[in-house]
Amino acid sequence: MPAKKSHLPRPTDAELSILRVLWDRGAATVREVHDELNQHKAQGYTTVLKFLQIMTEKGLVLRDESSRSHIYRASLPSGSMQGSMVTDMVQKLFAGSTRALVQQALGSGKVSVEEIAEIRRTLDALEEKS
Amino acid sequence: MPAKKSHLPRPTDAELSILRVLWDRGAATVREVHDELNQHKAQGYTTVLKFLQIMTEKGLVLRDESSRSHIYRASLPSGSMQGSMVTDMVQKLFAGSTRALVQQALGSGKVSVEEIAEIRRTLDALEEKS
DNA sequence: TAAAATCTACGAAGAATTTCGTTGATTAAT
DNA sequence: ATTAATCAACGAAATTCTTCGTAGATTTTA
Repeated sequence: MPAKKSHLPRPTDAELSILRVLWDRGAATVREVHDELNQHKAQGYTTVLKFLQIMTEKGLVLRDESSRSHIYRASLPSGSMQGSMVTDMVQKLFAGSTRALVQQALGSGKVSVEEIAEIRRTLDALEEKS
Repeated sequence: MPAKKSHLPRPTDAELSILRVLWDRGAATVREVHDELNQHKAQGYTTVLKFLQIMTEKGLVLRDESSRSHIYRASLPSGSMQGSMVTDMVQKLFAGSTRALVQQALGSGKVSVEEIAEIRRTLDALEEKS
């Protein structure tokens, strides 16, 4: 049965670690994802396989079954997923205020002087569109 | 047994909706939290009670049992929780780049001109400290 | 070609999440 | 002083998350 496309669920942490590999490589087999993940954390091959199968059902990844080793890729580009997860957090934790999240982030994370300049340019561009 | 204080777990969405009420009111009984939540979503009284009990075990809330109706309050101020959850998201979804999260947020949420000005002042202050 | 390796599918176990009913105690209302 | 309302505790069911073992098919190696 084809996965429902209407609304992708928010990925769990474990699913996110798999998506990161797929976003990084564009596409990968279970073996490749497994090997990559195991550089940081021991995880069984079939565990990763099972996750990819579940994520296929959820619509989080797409599977190419044309070769024996199925090839997976994220169904959304990383930017789209980041956007929807950030929006979700803004709603649930910052009462809808993007500004509040941005200021919290700036206050709790490290940002270099160069990065501050980049953010300023983003603000400039935003203001332009008004 | 007293809750472990070393490391609070990330609250689930359901737990977060309860924490929002507690942050808003400072402290509240189960009844008060329940009534507040039910303005938006039907939820049984004992469901809310159970959550508060579980959250007490996890250390997410503190319970004052001196009166018959126990009084709960969040164990962390909202800002601290926002900070740790934002940091967590930066790590897991933005490869550690606070700048990337900030720019994603600015791009996907609505920010008024006044808010842009506020963010600029925050950037000014950040730069000051360098 | 026989044995070893690799792959997907399936099932299942254990933990965590979410929800609520029941019970027994305490307090308020009649 | 009964009766009704309220409260915390407990248990448990339904769902989801996380992990892996086994089975059966296919491919590679010896």
